Amino acid sequence: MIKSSKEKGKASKARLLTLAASEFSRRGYHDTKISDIVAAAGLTQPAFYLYFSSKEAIFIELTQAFHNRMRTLIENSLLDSAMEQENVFEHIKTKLKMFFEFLAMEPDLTRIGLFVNPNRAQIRADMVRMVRDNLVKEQQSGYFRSDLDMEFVAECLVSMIEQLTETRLLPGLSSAGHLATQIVDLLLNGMIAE
Amino acid sequence: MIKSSKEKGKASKARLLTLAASEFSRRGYHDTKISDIVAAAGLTQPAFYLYFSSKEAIFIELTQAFHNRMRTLIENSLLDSAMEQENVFEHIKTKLKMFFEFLAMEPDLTRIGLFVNPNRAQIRADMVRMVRDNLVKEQQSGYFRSDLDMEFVAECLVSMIEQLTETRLLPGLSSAGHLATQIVDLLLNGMIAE
Amino acid sequence: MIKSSKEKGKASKARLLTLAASEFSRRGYHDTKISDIVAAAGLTQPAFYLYFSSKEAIFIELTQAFHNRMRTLIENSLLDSAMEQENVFEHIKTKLKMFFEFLAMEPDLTRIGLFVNPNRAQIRADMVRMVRDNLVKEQQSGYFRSDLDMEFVAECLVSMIEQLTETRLLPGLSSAGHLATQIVDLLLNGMIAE
Amino acid sequence: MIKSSKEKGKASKARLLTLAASEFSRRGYHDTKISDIVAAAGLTQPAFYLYFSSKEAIFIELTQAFHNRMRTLIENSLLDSAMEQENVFEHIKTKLKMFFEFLAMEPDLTRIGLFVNPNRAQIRADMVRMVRDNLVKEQQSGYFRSDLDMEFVAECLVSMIEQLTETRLLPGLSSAGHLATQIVDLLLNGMIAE
DNA sequence: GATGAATGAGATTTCATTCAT
DNA sequence: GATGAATGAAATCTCATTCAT
Repeated sequence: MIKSSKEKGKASKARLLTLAASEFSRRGYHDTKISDIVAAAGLTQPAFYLYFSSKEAIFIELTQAFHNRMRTLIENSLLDSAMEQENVFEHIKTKLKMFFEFLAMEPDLTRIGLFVNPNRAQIRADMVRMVRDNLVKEQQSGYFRSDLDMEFVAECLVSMIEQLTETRLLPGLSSAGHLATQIVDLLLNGMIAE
Repeated sequence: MIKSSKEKGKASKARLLTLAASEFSRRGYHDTKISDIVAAAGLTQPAFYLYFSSKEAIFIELTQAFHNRMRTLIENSLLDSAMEQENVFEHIKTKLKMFFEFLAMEPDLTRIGLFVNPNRAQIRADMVRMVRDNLVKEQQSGYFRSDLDMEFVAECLVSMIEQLTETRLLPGLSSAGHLATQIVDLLLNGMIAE
Repeated sequence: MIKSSKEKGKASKARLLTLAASEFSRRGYHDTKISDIVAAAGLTQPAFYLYFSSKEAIFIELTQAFHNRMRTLIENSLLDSAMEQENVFEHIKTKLKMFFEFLAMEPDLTRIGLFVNPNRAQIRADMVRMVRDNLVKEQQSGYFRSDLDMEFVAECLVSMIEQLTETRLLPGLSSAGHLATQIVDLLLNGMIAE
Repeated sequence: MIKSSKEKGKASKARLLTLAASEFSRRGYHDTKISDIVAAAGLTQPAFYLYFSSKEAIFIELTQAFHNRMRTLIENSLLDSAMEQENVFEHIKTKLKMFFEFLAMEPDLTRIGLFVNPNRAQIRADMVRMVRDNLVKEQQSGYFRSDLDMEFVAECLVSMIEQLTETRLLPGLSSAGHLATQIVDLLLNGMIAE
């Protein structure tokens, strides 16, 4: 199967993206060298510049890829109120599970977007905003205590998601479903013994 | 006020440490240049090497300073069970407040220790361990639900502390006391409306 | 005559080696700067690192080049016992002449290998060993006094070769043949008047 | 016993000279740092400059010390023709032995003067000149073959002395007397079996 | 006589990036 | 589409040497 020039180019670019993701996610931005990436891709340094204008450009492309996928997921699935569930708590748990599954799908991209990216605060702010909007709706429907500052709760929830992604989900120590269940149980019911 | 020679050296070292903390905390490790630090301190580059053996060395000195202070705080104060309170919930809130106050005292050092430091996972693990040990004790005393995995809860609590430190405490948006109150309320009582 | 890309690189590396040899041989290791070498080669500093991993690396490459050529000469020519001569004294003189001719061929390399190289003791030990082995053979054949310590004689001979190379051969004051003749006359016949 | 300031200064200078000799002789000129020397002497860097105007200055002082002692030895003892011996061969052997003894007395100074010193060629030229003058006299007295180029012989003898000093005398493998005997035997009688 | 603090000058090395083919 | 050769710009670090006391 002979590839056309165009296809070969696309394949090279894809390979560079994948391998760059792997390097960035393992070593961080500064400790990843263009020479490492192209060597892994079996290419030379000038070839890199056929596809990306700079080291920063490929990094941004990766973080934006993560960001876009996350937004798509949120818009298409998580906000899909058509998704009916027997009760609101199961509903939340399902959404959380889906989100963890998304984060587990492309670990390198996730690590880059959430941990390596120096602008990770922005992505997190996005997550916080959408989580808060969701929570506020449920709160207005009377499911949650009306005295809770949902901005605050959203920030807590997002930080938990990030932390557990780093220490449990990506290392394979806990499944998406398990984490979702644990979080929902803790946050909804609280810690106090009856 | 004339400084002795020895005092002058100590002052120079201290200035370098302070200024390095500021640079590292703002720009991160790689984007901080020795030339920036010494220029800010009114010194030349070789003077830096009178006090630190390398760029890495001063960075490590800063992260260890944070780590040591944190450990000291934990050992001297947070674990001090002599600190009697009317009830366990106030007790927890007080501890949390003290911890936030500690984090707010030296913002640069905190940012370096918690966010810039590539080994921040280790510091976090330390925090998780001590929080968990505390929680387990309270749990055994019957204050908390016995079915909770306290390792998990500790991880959640620590991630919340870190996140809120970054987004609220250090920027001055919330006080230590307010954050402590909010966290305790959320985690202990849960979100569900009665 | 257009050079291919690949040939150009090889030419650059060769130029660097030649010029480095010249600098090292004139100034010694420490007083030779990479900047001198590349300037002489019409290149910039980073180009140096395309071909050699460090300053030490190029120096070692040069000393090993000398060492290898010397070994090759010894194995291919000097030990060649097929080389028949009317008598053993002419034989020795011829070998000595060939060795001096070798040393005179690449003066810079010779100076680096014998005088600049901090490990020159090793090269000299190699020479001593092979000279001794030769002499022992002739001794066993009855040509030389049986009471001579040939290790000692070899060391003397080698030191004479080195000294005369430095003071006479390389400055062009004496020819290889003349030096060989003088040495053989002195060492074989001794100084005593009949 | 309290030392006067002057005495203390002299002692410091002497210590620096001795220790510098040791460092230079072991590591060579460039790899010896002022900081090493003063540290070994229990002093600080500025103290060094009380006694020597530069690194080069102390090195030159050491090489000149060697050179001067050598000249003194030669003038006072080796050229002392009053020193009568039963025969000229014993005479030569004795001189040689004395010279080796001189070289063995202060090994560091010897190594610096003969091997480390970049101007060692000059010292060697001095040695060659005086050896040649001696030999020419003996030659004119009829002890040596009249067809020998005594400049050449002197160069050979000096190179042998240097080599054997480095490989045998200073490492303690051969004594001054033994080396003198071996050299005289080889050079006077030659290698040819009768 | 001696010191602690500091510096001038420079060397090696690295790395993202471009040129010419 | 891809390459070998080369570079601009800079960063870390070293070391002999001096200043002020």
